[in-house]
Order: sequence, then C-alpha cells, then structure tokens
Amino acid sequence: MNFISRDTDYAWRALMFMAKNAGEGVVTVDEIVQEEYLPERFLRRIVQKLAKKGILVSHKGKKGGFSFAKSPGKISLIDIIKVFQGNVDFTNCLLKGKVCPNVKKCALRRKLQSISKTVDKELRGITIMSLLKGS
Amino acid sequence: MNFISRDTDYAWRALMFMAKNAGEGVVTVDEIVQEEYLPERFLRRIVQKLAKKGILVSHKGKKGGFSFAKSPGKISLIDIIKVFQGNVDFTNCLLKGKVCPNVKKCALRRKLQSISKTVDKELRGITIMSLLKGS
DNA sequence: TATTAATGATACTATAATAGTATTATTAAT
DNA sequence: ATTAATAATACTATTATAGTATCATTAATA
Ligand code: FES
Ligand code: FES
Repeated sequence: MNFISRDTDYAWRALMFMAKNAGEGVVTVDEIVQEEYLPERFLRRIVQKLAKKGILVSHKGKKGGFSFAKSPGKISLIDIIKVFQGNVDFTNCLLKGKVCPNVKKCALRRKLQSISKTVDKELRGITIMSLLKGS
Repeated sequence: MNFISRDTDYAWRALMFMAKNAGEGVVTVDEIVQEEYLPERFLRRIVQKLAKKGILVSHKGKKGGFSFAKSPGKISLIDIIKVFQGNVDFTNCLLKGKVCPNVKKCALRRKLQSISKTVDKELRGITIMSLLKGS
C-alpha cells in the first residue's frame, strides 16, 4: 500500500532539481531527465501537468523549458499529491456505492478525519524550499 | 486517493457487529450480511481471511460461524489494514524499479517516515473495543 | 524565412489493484 | 443421512498505475 505514487515522486524530484539548479531560471525536461534518470516521456507528461495546475510555467520554443510559477517555498508536498493522486481521503466509508447512512455518527469516521487533518498539516509543512535547506 | 480499501472497511464493520452483538459468541456470515447489508460472497472471503490471519476463529459445520481469536480490545485498525492492504508505506521512493541510491540521506524520506510513525501510532490506538465504547 | 529546439495534446498499451461473483468441497451437529 | 455452516479456488469486470508513441505548436535565431 503506497501513499506516494510514482508521478508524485518523480514530480517532486523534478521540482527539487529545478530549485537546486536553476532557481528562478528555465530548465528543460532533458536536463532533468539526464540528472535524475527519469523516464523522459513520462516526465514530460508530469511537468506538463504541473504547468497546467499552475505550479510551473512552460516556455515553448527554442530556449524554452519550465520555470516555477510559485516560489519553491510555497510548493508543498500536499499540493503535488493533490495534482497526481487527488484529494487524500482517509474516510471513504461506502455502502454498496451509496453513502453510508451512518456518516454522521460514525466514530471511526471521526477518528480518521482527525488523523487526516494531522497528516494534511504535516504534508503542508513539507515544501521544496524546506527540504532544500534541511537536507 | 483512498486510504482505506473496501475490504478493510467491510472487515471492520463485520468485527464491530460481532463485538456489539455476540461478544465472545459465534456469529454466522449470514447474520452479518443481514444486519450490515454487505455483499455476501465478498464478505465470506473477507472473514475467511481474518480467520487465516488469526483475528477470527472459524467454526465449521452446523451451528458454526466465526468468533474472535483475539479480544476486541486488542484488534486495532492497523491490524486490519495490514491484512487487506499490506504494510502502509509512506516512503516508496523508487528509481526505475531499483532502490534509489539516495535512500540514506534523503530528507523527504526522513520526513515521511516520521509522519508514517505518527499515523501508525494513531491507527494502533483505534481498537474495536475503543470505538464500541466511544460511539 | 527556414531551421531547430523546445513544449502541447492526445491516444495508446501493459500490468496490477480493487471489488466483486461462482463453484465445488469439507466439516460438524442433529 | 441431512442440514447448516465454512474452505478453497477460480473467474470476471472495472479502475488505477506506469508508462510509450505520434503529431502539432511555438519561439529563437541564423
Ligand atoms: S460506517 Fe459509514 S461512515 Fe462509518
Ligand atoms: S529520492 Fe530516493 S529516497 Fe528520497
């Protein structure tokens, strides 16, 4: 059972690489691929998605590439997880496809929601910048 | 992105039902199905697995059914998640299928491992018994 | 303006996980 | 012997994961 998917992982590494090596500047996918040994076409799709979601800016044409749309200090792991894995849901109690009639008073659900909040907060605190400094 | 799978959810409900309605006694799958509206054949496989994993005891033959192998106070959500979803892994950094050369010094990994520990602890604290009382 | 070096969009594929169903065998009480 | 339970195992359908492949578009620059 994996919490972090491959896309999220690769995206994070690409972002870390960009922050470390280019700062505000533009980086091409090829550069990332060469340094991080990630599958090229797959990474292309990943950074394209990051651009669509407003985390990177894409620059087409010669001398193009990608740069940050937000400062690396404002990009947290929860943002990237949401891009590739959707909302993290610790409490998906279902009843044959319908919402459980129990939702409101279910004690398990309440507990899980509280854990969910904690995790969310922790993930929110992990930013590209913080890891760059902290490692 | 779901943290709890259907199996885990159904298993948990079955166990809650058993603890609430039978205590130490034997309960049949049919009884659970009727009260909890779960898909019968699927639930059969689920409780069979719980029996295999030492959480329930199965009693074959007439007047058979399932009973607890461990006291409901000692069955925690993490146990059930492990049965159906394997070990919870918050830190699955992979590099093209090989273990990342970075493993030891990776700051992200360290952070995620710490979150993982917290979640683990919380899930360990949620037992059938505690929810039965607490709700 | 033609070339080149970049991204964009979209479709395709393979494998595994999830969420079940179906069938036949075994066991134990009565 | 009958009956009421579980055991084992195989099957199926759908979705998620982890990619690959192809062709179009854009912008710098020689
Ligand atoms: S059983 Fe439905 S919300 Fe908990
Ligand atoms: S990048 Fe490999 S363990 Fe973090």
